[in-house]
This record gives sequence, structure tokens and C-alpha cells, in this order.
Amino acid sequence: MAGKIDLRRLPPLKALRGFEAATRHQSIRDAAEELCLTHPAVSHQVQLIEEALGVPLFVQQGRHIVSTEEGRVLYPYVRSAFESLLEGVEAAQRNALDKPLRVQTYITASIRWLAKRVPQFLAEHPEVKLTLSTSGTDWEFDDKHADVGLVYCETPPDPAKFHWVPLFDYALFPVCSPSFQQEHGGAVDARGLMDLPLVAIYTEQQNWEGWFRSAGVAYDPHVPYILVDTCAVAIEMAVAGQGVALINGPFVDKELADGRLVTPVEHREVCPGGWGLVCRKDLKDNVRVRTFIDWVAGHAAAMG
Amino acid sequence: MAGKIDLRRLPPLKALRGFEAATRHQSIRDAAEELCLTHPAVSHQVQLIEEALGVPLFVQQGRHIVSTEEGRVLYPYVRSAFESLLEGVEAAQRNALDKPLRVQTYITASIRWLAKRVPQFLAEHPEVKLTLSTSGTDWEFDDKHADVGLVYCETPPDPAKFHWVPLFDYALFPVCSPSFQQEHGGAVDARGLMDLPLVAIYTEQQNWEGWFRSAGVAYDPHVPYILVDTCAVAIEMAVAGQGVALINGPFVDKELADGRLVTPVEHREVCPGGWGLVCRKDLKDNVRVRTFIDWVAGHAAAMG
DNA sequence: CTGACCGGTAAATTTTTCTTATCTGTAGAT
DNA sequence: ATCTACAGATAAGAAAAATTTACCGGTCAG
Repeated sequence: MAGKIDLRRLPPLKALRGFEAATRHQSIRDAAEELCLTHPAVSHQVQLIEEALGVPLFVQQGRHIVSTEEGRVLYPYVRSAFESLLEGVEAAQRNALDKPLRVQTYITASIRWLAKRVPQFLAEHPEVKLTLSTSGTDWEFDDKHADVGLVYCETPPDPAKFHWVPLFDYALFPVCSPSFQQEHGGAVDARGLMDLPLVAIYTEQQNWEGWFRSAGVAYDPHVPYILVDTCAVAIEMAVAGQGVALINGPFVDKELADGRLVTPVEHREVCPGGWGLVCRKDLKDNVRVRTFIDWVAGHAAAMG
Repeated sequence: MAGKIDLRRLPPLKALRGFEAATRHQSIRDAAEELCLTHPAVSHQVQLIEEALGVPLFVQQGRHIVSTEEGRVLYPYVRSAFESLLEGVEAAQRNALDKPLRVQTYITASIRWLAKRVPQFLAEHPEVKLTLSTSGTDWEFDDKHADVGLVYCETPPDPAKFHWVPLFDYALFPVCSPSFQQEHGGAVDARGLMDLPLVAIYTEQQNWEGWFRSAGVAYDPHVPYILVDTCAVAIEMAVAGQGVALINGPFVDKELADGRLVTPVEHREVCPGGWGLVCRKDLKDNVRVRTFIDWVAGHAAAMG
């Protein structure tokens, strides 16, 4: 980190691009076109540098311009400065890319949605490494230990600090195995469901209550619950024919499609908020973060 | 002059100075001070680059900032880009300096004022070479063949095309040698002067007429003239005691000071315009031109 | 000689940059 | 603990810069 420097005598940096292009084309208009500017803009940029250096860089010859000797002397230095900058940008971005992206998820979202798709992501983006940290207990996105979170939020997080990309809405619906359904007398209504063994999650026992209420059924606090600790386990219980689980999101799409699970009652309780990706606002343009978010959001939109 | 390039992905060049200084100081405020800016300006510049690269370059640690790994990776590239630019500027300026500066003068101004001072200028500015082109006939500054002119103008040249630095005003006064004065009866008035042999310049015979008029003396067109072709010769004639010459500017200061010339009549005819330096407007900031103009103007002010 | 082409210039507008004022969080002192 | 001084971030407005639009003048090819 070398010391002292005399940055004062640097030429107007922005205008250097005009000089570079004008020198390369030996034409103001062509340079302007390349830079998506009008020709007076480039003309002005060149004049700025000529003034700053106190040296003419072009002379008009007929209706064209031609670099002066000084212009030709200066050009390679400018060129190599630009190349150095481009190299630097690439090096910094490569460096950033080399670090694994830390992704925080809830255990259910991880097991039943993200984990399945991660291999494809890694195959499509071999330059990005991932670290998944799944937790069944932490509901809050922890920006100290993760770059991106796939989380559920009732209300979108503070937009002043966080970038939020919604993925799926949050609607609760009951599922059970087809054999379980037959054993308990085929089709039932919401009221009938209350007599069956219901699988609930420790931390979200109130979900059933809300669902019954939204289905227009008076809630009986003495409903026979089977308590498990995560939604992923509740799903396994339902598949195994142990009871009716209350699910949200796209986490049982596959089981519903291939018939391992059915919805004994069609009613869905639409809840506020939804699942989405979250990251610190200042990271939203980070190459790794952007790559990951765009990819996941694309797949969520495509496959629900 | 290598071809193609992808300038699009260059970072915002102007903001790079902020990044450079902030990295070097590891402090936004110190960087701002060095760049003569306020700290929000530098803060913003850094953010601009971080956004452009999609990579954080600093993290806040306590109440200070510290470069991230990416910032440390990027820095040397930026640094070397700046150094390349500074080298380029120097190389171009050195190149420009190597060419001789073409100075156009009238013969009198050259012989009696400029030529004497040129050696000192060359000694003080060994990097600047001069080509003097003196002419007794060309009155118009010829910007095709000269970079700077030391010329007389009745009215300042068009400021849209030329840069003009006035040096001395133009006031006509008569001079002769002391012996000549004594031979012709000592002190005289303007009227008496008309009877003496007057030295006039071919191309400016009307000068005497104007001088007499401004002195309040009726002009007699039959005054005995000795005609010479340049003012420099007229001066020599006067020194040699051949007659009275009509002089302007500082061109006989030395002879008046050491007594080789005297002013037989004190009246001076102040004429419009004056002597000055002229150059094309677009050259006024050229290093060689500026050096020369500043030096000459300084000496003209100091020594009249 | 005419018309298309090229670059320069001026004025106005848009964009960028910078400053002023305020806020948040940290570290050191009381 | 609480207060103060300090370092940065942020927002809004002001200042400065870059850019565009419209136009001019010179040059060259037909």
C-alpha cells in the first residue's frame, strides 16, 4: 500500500474514455457511436484532456482528425491503465466469487425444496460455492452468518436494510396418505377432520386453530394432536399414514402429484406474508448473491 | 493501436480516486481531506464502485473502515492504472516540450528587447527550445507558422480565436543623441523640432504627422525626412547623431538610461493599442506557450 | 458547384457530483 | 453507567459537470 501520491495532476478520468475511443477510431463520430454518446460530447471530452495536459492531442486534417505525436505517445498509457482496471475488477470479482455463499434456510424448505435443486444450481454455476445452514429453530434471518436467507416472513422485512424477493405465498392446507383417508371413511369435511389424528408442529400449534376457523368450523381445543418438531417430520408422518398434517408452500407438490399424499379437504387458509429470499441491501448486487437469487427466483416462478 | 475493447465494464472512473485514497488511509475522512472533498462525497464514491462491481470493498469495524479482501485485491490494479496515466501525461508533455516553440516578432522588438532576454529564458527553462522568426514586413500574427507572437496591435485580436497578453502601451516620443542636440542649439520645443533632420520609417511616415498634431503643432508636409526601413535602423541613426527618431515602447530604455540618447522634447503621443503577446486560444494552456508567456510578461512588467 | 460528411461551437438540459444537515453506532472518559 | 467526541452512513438540496440539441463552417466527391 505505497504511500504519498500526487493525484492532482491526473487528467479528467471520465473524459479519458472519449480520448481512447477517438484515438482508436481516428474519428470523433465513430468514437461517439461506440460510447453511445453524441459527437459534441466526445469532442468536449477530448478538449478537456487537451486543456488539462496543455498539449494538443488531435489536429484536423481535411475533414478528419489525426492524432498528434503527443496523442500517439499518450494512447498506450491510457490503454494500459484501462486494462489494468479491467483486470482489477475481474480479480476482485473472482475473489468474491471464490468464497462460498452462505445460505440460511428452515429445515423444511431446505430438505423438501432447496436441497433438491442445489445440485442443478451448482452444475449451472460451477464458479459459485454454497454453504447451506439449515435450522429448525431460528426464524429470524441472521445477516451476520448468512448472505442469503430462504425464509418465511409475515410482513416483508425492513426495506431500508434488506432486499426481499417473494417466492411463494403461504397457504395452509391439510394432507394425508390415500390409505389413511380410506381407513377413516373416505371424503370428509372440515368438521369431520377434527375427529382424526392431526399432526401439529410444536412451535405452530396455533396453525390448526386458524385453519379450522378460516374453514368456518368452531375450534375444539381438545383435538387429538400428534406433536412433532418440524414440518418435514409432519410430512413424513402423513406419508406414513399416521395422521393429517397441515402444510404450506410447495413442499409436498411431488407427493401430491404422484399420489403418495392427498388433500382430504380442499380448503386452503391463505395467510399473510409468504416465503421469499432475503439479503442485506448492500449485498443485493453482489455477483454471487445476485446469481443465486435470480436462479432460485426463476425456478420458484417456473415450478411453483 | 489495438482493436476492440469492452469499456462498458469499467468502473466509474472518477470515483476511483476516492477508493484509492480511502484504501490508502483506511479512513473516509482522511481520504476526503486529501482530495479536498467532504466525507459524504468520498463515502458515496466508494459505494458507487461497490455497486458497480457488486463486491463490498470496505467493512465497518468499530468506528473505522477496513478494506475487505476484495478491496485489497483491487487496490494495486487501480494504483498501477493511475501510475500509468501519470506516466502517460508526463511522456506527452515531455514530448510537447521537446519541440521548439516558434516565436514571431517584429525585427525591432526582437533586436532591441526580446533577443537580449532570450538567453536568460533559455537558461531558466532549459527544457524549452525556441525558434525566433523576425520580420520587418509581416504585421499580422501568422498562427500557421508561429506558436506565439510578440506584436503590436491597435485593437486586441479577436478573443474568440486568440489569447492576448498586453505588455507595453504604444506612446511615440522623439529621441536623438546628446551631441546632436547640442549641435542644433540645445533644448527646443515641438515647433523647433520640425526644422531638424527627422528620421522616419517608410511604412510609418504618418507617425511624425500624428505626433506633431498631438503636440499642438501645425504639421508641415515638407519637413526634411530621412527614410529608413525599420525602427531598429532609426534608433541607430539617432544614436549616431544623424537626426531625431520617433520611437515607441521600451526599445531605447537602455540608451536613455546610459545617456547615449536624450529626448529633445518631452511630449509623448499616446496611441491606441499596444505591444503584447498573442497565441491561438487553444494553445494558451500549452506548457511551452504558457511558460514562455508567463516569463515574458513577468519581465515586461518588471523592467518596462 | 452542390450536397453529404465531419468536426467545432453555443445554449440549454439533464445528470452527476458535492455539500449541508442530521442520524447511528462506537470507544474512551468521567 | 452515562456522557462526549469521533467515524461513517444517509437524505435532500445545491452546485458543477456532462450531455444533447441545434447550428455553423470547412472539405471533398460527384
